[in-house]
Amino acid sequence: MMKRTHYCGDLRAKNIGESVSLTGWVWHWRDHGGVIFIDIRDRSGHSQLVFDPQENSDNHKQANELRSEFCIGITGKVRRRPEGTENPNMPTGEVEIVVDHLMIFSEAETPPFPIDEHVEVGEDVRLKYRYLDLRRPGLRNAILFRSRAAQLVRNYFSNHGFIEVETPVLSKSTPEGARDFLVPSRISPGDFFALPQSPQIYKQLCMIAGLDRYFQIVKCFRDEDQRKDRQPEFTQIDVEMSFITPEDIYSTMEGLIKTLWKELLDVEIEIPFPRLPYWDAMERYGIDRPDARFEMELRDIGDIGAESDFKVFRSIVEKGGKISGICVKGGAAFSRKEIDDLTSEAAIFGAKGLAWMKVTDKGLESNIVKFFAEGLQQKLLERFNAEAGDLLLFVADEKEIVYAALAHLRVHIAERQNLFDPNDNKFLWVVDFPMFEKDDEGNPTPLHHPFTSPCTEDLDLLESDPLKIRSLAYDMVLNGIEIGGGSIRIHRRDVQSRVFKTLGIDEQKAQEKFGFLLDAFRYGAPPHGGIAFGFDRLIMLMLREPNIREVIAFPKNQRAQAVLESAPSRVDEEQLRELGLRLRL
RNA sequence: GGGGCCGUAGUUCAGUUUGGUUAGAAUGCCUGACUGUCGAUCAGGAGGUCGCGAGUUCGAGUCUCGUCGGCCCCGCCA
Repeated sequence: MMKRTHYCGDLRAKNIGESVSLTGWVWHWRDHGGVIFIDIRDRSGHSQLVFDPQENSDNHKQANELRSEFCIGITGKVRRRPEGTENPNMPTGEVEIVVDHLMIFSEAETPPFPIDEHVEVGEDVRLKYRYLDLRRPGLRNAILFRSRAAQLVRNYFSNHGFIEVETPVLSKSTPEGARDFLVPSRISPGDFFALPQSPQIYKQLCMIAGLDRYFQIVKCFRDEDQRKDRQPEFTQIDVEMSFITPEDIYSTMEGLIKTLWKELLDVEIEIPFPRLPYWDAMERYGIDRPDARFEMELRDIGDIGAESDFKVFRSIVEKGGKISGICVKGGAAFSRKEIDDLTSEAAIFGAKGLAWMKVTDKGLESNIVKFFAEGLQQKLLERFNAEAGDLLLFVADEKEIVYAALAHLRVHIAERQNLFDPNDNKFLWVVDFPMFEKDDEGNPTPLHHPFTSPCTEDLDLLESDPLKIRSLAYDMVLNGIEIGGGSIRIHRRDVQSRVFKTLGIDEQKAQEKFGFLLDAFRYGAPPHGGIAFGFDRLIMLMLREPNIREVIAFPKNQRAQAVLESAPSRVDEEQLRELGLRLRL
């Protein structure tokens, strides 16, 4: 076996005169009839090989046979490139290797797409030939970056007294939350493991076990539909600590973020991050993960709408709905079609209409202005600090629709108007989440998860008015994307039982599903809490990649399929029989 | 479950609005030339089930319906 002495991207002027061996793949080759140049590439980069017929005609002949992506090894001498032929665009551009021995490990068929940056290739093809896509510098660098990030995470937590614990992948299906991936048991026919949606209960058990500080970089599984930042299996940085308050979580995780950005991107992140109560976030941004890189905040105008003669607004207010709006600076220049497009955007989130008023030198103008008395018009202008040239946009509907539609419009318009620097990093914590929200039947369902601790002072509302309770939950948000979330957990059996009861999980079901956790609470559970970060998402944001698949070596496609190996797939009848399963399709 | 955009050479795309001769370009691939290139250059060549199926028509890449596939979004994702 020919062993390398250097990686292809590592040779520099200081290596001149050395005899070296390189292994890698044929990248570009340039045949000048006489001299042949070949770029040899590995994961570190590439170097230029020179085959000169006058120096070694056998080699030169052999080099003629080389084609794209042949896997080769060479030995040769590093020399300085002739004056004027240096390539300042590549790190190894000062030197070249005069080859005196060439070995072809494997020939290669012409790849289905060029192993090059400047060619956009359809993602289905890239996924099918992922091993070739990983040879391309873009994806390769993302994977190397991800590896360095994981290393930094491990170092950071190890240095802060955390221990890494591996938790089971074959686990128990639990109600609530996302759909589980199920794994049938051969030894217990008819029974199923579930793959963990997160190691939530295990890490709490680690705290009860007295491990005090736990972390893990761990795969989690959720059988839900895909998005550009969602995969059926994804990686979390999972953290749990005992005897702490939320402040300990905030400072620990801010420290991690600061370290990652500094070490990997050489960017200084200001800490601590601002904190934003949940209802402030909803009122000002319409969403619990605001993009704070720009203003254009929402303003409630329910009071003004109620006083107006605009029937739509009045009836919404009477029905207990909400009216809010945003002020688009310079938006008065929007054409009728542009406003129609915005209406369509709002409709995606259920808004049945989009009311608008243009602000001109002469005051407000639109087909609905006439329904607003002079005084009300003045109030509107003041509420939005509007000035001539602006555009006011209003949505009146159920609260959830108003928030969702305006939150979307706000970001949509800001992107169109280039209102923010895409390279900006606006971190913040969203805090004071409600403990519960209403589900479709109007029953309380956890906003976070059922182990989240209520605010101590709200505890008495658990039975009387659960929807009013705030929880000790927190999310970290970057540029409008949630990158992590967690909470202080319930550590008392009686409180946990009361929460289950509020959720409509009776004693028997609670015992069946979470009995092992409730039992553990009997034996001296420490106060504890934690957080989990989406690792893939974090890397995606750090690298400014447009989707999560660009930072995962072997991702699933939009339909949650592994294109490369064609999974999921049918299995043998024999395998099913052994598991006591029969297909019913 | 629903909505949007897309599907043409190995790859990336044009052509579809307004149906009309043999479906083009770039790049890659093959052959040849070339001793300093680095996304080499020059000359020549091969390469197509216009996703698939049905329909309208004298005639369909282009129009209609269906279907399959890709991405994005809503729902969903404690």
